Amino acid sequence: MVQGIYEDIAGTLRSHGLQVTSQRILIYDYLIHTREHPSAQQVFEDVFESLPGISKATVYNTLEVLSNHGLIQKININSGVTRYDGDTSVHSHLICTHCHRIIDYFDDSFLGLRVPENLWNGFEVKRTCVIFYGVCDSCREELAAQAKEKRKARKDCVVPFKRDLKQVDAWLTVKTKG
Amino acid sequence: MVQGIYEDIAGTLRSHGLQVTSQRILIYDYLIHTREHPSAQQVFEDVFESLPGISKATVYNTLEVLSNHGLIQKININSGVTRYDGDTSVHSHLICTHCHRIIDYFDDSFLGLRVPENLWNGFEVKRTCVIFYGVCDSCREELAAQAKEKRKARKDCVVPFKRDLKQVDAWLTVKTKG
DNA sequence: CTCTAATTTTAGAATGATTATAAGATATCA
DNA sequence: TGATATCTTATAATCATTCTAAAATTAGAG
Ligand SMILES: [Mn+2]
Ligand SMILES: [Mn+2]
Ligand SMILES: [Zn+2]
Ligand SMILES: [Zn+2]
Repeated sequence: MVQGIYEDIAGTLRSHGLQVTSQRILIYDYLIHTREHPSAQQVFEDVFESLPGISKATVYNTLEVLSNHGLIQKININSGVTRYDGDTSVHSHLICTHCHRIIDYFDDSFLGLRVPENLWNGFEVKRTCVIFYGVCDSCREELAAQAKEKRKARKDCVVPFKRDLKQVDAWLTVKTKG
Repeated sequence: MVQGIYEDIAGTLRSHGLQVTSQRILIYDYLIHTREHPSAQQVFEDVFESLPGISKATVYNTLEVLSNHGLIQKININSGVTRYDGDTSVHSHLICTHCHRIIDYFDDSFLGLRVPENLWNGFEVKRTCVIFYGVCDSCREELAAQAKEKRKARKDCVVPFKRDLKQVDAWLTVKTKG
């Protein structure tokens, strides 16, 4: 039961030749289940709750490793901070230029049209990125309600963020012995 | 200071309620005529040739002002530095993930498909951004050459292909002790 | 043209996200 | 269980960008 939660994540890490650590499990798990497209700082703060003492350097290292292995993706917006997305499926983003919220946008109708050709003037397209910049619902109505809205959005997440480190350790121990 | 060639630029600046300065004219003129999608640093270096003594702060200030008035556009790529484009017409970009070159891409066929709807779940789309990440012509050749070198190096290896298991064991032992 | 107020430029300092470093801790595998 | 490669951590370093306040310049009125 305890080990079941992280079975998939550990397997994924191993299949990519990565060592399994509690830090990596918690960060990857967090990114998979949040819809917030958090920054490194946000990842650090939220994972810190489950694993006090985790270093910000580890967060950056892990995000880089996961990104390089295609397990998560980076998102760059006009704000100077990189955001991270645990959802690597093909989808677009609506980005609010005011509050910098990033909303997932799935639209089958133009998925097939996104890569016009695979080779253009010698340029080989590997990945197509569609971003819709604009103003989100709450920002348009009232700018003052920003912080409150953000907190609410986080609360609405289907999966609780906080994880018990003991569960991870127990699982790791069982895994090691077995 | 303001000559005939820059009347258009000066007029544009004035029409946006901006004061006309040699710094603004030169920066805007530079951005309009280059296709390089330069960074602030590149703008600074190139404009410095025409106007020695210009400050980097002025470059940043001016780029911000021009951008806020829609006279130029910012481009964010996965590299930590903002790039600037004096062409504000609707077009997409091919971005080389290796050398960070940005190439203009005009394709009428999907222009109409880029904004699916103007309002989605309360989100008001203001601008759509399509970016094709990949590898440019010269970089692909370079990478191919590197791969070839690697293959060649492996081929040129003096160690015989077939190994004696005893030799390997001996080598490993020495390696371990040393 | 001259004067004045508002705006802009400037050098340098400050900020803040990210990366580099090197020592200590941990995971992996036989 | 022990050897070794890998990972984590605290801290320092980097570097693009923003801030600051004084000096210079612009625009407009007289
Ligand atoms: Mn997403
Ligand atoms: Mn362009
Ligand atoms: Zn918003
Ligand atoms: Zn390239």
